[in-house]
Amino acid sequence: MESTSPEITPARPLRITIAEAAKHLGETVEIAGWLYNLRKSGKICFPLLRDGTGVMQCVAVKSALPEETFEALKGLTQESSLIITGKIRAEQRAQGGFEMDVEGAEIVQRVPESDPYPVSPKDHGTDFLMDHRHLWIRSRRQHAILRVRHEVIKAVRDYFDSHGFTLVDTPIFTPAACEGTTTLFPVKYFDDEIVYLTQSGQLYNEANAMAFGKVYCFGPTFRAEKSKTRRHLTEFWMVEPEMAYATLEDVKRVAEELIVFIVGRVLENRRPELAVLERDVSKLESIKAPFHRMSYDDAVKKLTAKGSEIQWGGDFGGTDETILTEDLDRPVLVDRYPSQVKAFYFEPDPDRPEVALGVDVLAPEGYGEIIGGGQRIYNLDLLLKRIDEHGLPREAFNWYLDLRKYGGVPHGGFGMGIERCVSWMCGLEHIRETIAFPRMLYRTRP
RNA sequence: UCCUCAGUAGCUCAAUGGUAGAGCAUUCGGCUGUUAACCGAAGGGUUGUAGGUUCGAGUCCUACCUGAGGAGCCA
Repeated sequence: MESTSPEITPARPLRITIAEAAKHLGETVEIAGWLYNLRKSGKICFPLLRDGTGVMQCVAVKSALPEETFEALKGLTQESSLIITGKIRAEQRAQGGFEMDVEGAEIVQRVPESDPYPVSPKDHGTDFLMDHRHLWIRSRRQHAILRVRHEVIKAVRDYFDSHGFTLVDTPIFTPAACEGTTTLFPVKYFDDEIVYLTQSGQLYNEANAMAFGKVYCFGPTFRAEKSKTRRHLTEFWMVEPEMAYATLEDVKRVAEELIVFIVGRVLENRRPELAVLERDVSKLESIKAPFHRMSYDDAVKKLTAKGSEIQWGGDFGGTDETILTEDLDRPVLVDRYPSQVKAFYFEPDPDRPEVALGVDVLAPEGYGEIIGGGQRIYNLDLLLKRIDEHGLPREAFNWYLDLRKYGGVPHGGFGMGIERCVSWMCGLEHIRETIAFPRMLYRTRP
């Protein structure tokens, strides 16, 4: 047993977070944070303290505090940083159900009134908020969204980690187009070489799957398309599982299981955040297996019947995806697309060589494609033929072709866009709110 | 890249071609239970930029800049 000398350090109250308040009822503790808002009347004021885990309404009474402490709190400006000491009490009138009776306060940095915090609790426009994104993420709604994002990512990792997958990440710098279908960001690599930011880890994932059986990679992905819609970012995060000896049906089953698992976790752990976002949770509660399943052929028939201009052989547009899912209560798996609209490495259907063993998962409520994947070609001669047909240089794919020379097996996987998934979970109008610092066609700052 | 819409106080928005306005924020004053608190007062403007039409332009015309929504393309 250690002894402490009695003459030093008056006991400092225990530092807690607002999320832990319920465990400290009746105790005097301290909370370190920022002033979220302040309501005051002559001899009493209510500082709302934010600490990243929640918001705590504090009560400062003039008669119970030293004059300078009360005056300092009463004159505090929005987002000033401070540490408040006080006693936690259950209180029906306060949001969150708890309140802190202030016994002392230490102002860490006071925001000057000559240059007040710009993001007030009132309404703001998109441009202003995006310019102040570094501050906007402090607000309640943005906070809720980013915590749902955290939950989605954690669920994704937990799902794969507990189903025999090994995380093997793939490079960000890549020597050439992975797929030849999308536009890449070139990067100068030292003096003479140009490399590109990855648009998909998939080709490397196939090598990893031949080494580990079941793998996934999870990282940022870059697309240089000049897309300007509510569903697009130029930098986004994608999780890509890849499985050796997997068929299209295996890929569909894992995609379905993953989504059900993610929705379950969000509903289990992020109800308060969904409430802040005013999300209709019944829309998420109905997400259960089995999902709807539809062939590309049937999807085209359904679209044509509903007035779409689509022809067999074309890819779906944004409105087509909305039409396909608007009357559904859960996602739909659309498979067997024409080979011509898919990347070169998709395995053709043995019964109908003109269609590929690929599948897209379309989320309900108009959120569109959140997963794309399928079964890959493993026959060397067919893969060479497809590389030639797509006008791609064989020599760039030597290592990739090795995977078919040395123990090629049927295999498959998919990619899921994290931000589109989060956008759907949260019921957002625009994908830009699902990532702390979005990168878009005309926005790279802050 | 194309189409549509919008730029007025720090922020959100008003203003028939005829004196530039409100709410919030900021400052000062009041209030011991406030919930985007409230009440009273004050300061705050080269109406995105450059031209043009007009006796007179925030308002009409032209070009440009910036942003938003959508299309194509994509997860």
